[in-house]
Amino acid sequence: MPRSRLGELEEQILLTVLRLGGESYAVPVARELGRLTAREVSPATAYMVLRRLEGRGLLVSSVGTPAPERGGRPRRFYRVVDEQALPALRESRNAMLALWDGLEARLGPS
Amino acid sequence: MPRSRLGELEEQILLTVLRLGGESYAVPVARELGRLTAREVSPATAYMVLRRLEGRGLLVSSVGTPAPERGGRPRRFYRVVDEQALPALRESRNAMLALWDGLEARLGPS
DNA sequence: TCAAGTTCATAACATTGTTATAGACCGGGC
DNA sequence: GCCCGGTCTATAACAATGTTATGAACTTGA
Repeated sequence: MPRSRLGELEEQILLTVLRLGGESYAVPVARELGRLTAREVSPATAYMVLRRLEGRGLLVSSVGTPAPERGGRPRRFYRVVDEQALPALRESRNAMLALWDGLEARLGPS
Repeated sequence: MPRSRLGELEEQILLTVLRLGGESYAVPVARELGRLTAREVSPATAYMVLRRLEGRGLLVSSVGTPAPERGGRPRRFYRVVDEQALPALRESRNAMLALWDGLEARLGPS
């Protein structure tokens, strides 16, 4: 049984889907996450997490147009379910802000 | 072999140790983390994470005074190793800020 | 219809997070 | 001294999350 809270990567991927909007499928999600965080994420990893988030109702997916202009297997697009995902994100963010509050200065520059 | 990055709870516990300073052992770390985040964390959980972080060199520990004024087994106190822990925290924080940047408004109030 | 490129999909595995349980240690009454 | 209850450490088993390896589905274009 999954937790109710979000894992670290789950949160990051959820935020990336929010950011990418209509272009959210495994490949660009992995790329954008890597770009923003300097963390290497393979498309397979992104795919797995997207799937699990959908299983919990935080995302829904739909397959792309059946006859796209390019080669390759049809894409599976994801979008966030606001009612489920936003409260979870809010909670993560609040916890984070509370934990960091007053400690930023101890990190030194950058 | 552990990852180089921090897990979610590892980051949170590291921040809590920073916050508590000299009074950081399993019991108050769990309590303070629970207080700040509304997340229930048992002393056993905090203890495990503290231990793993020490194993990676992000924390060091020492046992309390052998004859304290109170009952109970001697406490094991932890403190952060700046050279190891601060860069990891900085990286986590930067990733987080980058991922959230521009998205705060979409969460709605609170 | 075949080769090549793109993406999904599954399954096995590694790491992290959590709980259950027990035992070490200490002070205080008696 | 010896039990009692409380505090905290410690271990080990387990559950959830994160990651990689591998392969096959699907499409285009020659």
